[in-house]
Amino acid sequence: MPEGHTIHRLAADHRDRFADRPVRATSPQGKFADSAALIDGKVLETAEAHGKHLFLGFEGAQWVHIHLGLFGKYTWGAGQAPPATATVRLRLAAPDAYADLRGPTTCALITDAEKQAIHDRLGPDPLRAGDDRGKAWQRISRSRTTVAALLMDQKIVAGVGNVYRAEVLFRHGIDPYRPGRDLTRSEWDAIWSDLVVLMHEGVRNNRIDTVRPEHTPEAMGRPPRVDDHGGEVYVYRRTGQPCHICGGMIRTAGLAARNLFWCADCQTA
DNA sequence: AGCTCATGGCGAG
DNA sequence: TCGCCCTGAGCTG
Repeated sequence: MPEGHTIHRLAADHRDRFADRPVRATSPQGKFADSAALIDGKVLETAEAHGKHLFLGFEGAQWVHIHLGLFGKYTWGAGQAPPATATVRLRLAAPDAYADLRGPTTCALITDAEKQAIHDRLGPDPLRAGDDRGKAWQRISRSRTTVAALLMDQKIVAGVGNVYRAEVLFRHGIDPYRPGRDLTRSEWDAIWSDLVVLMHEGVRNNRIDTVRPEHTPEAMGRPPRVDDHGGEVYVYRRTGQPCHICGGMIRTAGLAARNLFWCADCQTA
């Protein structure tokens, strides 16, 4: 489930369980073994997220940089950790809690300067207080690229993935193929503000819900949604099903190697 | 057992 | 734009 809300939640979970304590670090899978040995037993001082990037700060100004990619996943446990299975890239453990990381695209020990370079190439993040929506607007308003592609570009907005992209465009009635430069400033402001709210709710609930109260299954008298991604959504992975609002058929199309979902009847602006 | 697909992103051409 | 990396679930046979 790795969009930005997942990563910010993971940062908070690391702080809650491990901050200010020494943690054991191992890499049963092996690829991070040398680096794990360097931080093993060190105090975890902080954990933060920028977009889909997670940074675990250990004493001595060393950072573990984690990016889950498409497959990466954390499993958490309480108490003494059981023997790890062979795919665990990184296990962090305290006496009363442990975290297992599997399948990340990136898990690497980096310096302050390397961390800063990652921040520098990421756009503003709706989940980082004080991040400037205007920076994203500067690029969007000058681009001929479709707004759907721009929203997925982490240099422009950090943390939005395929679900939030599809859902926020639906919520604002915006045709995903509209060029960025045809967006108005007030449309962008509304999208950004909506992302701030939706993604904070995503952090809180650890899942993506985007359906307004008046369109929930209970309110609409339709059966509850059952989808393995867990949240209640308007268009994501609902290809061929009727739109919750207009009843039109949800469409899908490939865009930048990902599936795009939208309602062509509602998203005309 | 083997295929396909998934909430990502990178580098080569 | 394509191939590739990482893992696991849910099919198909």
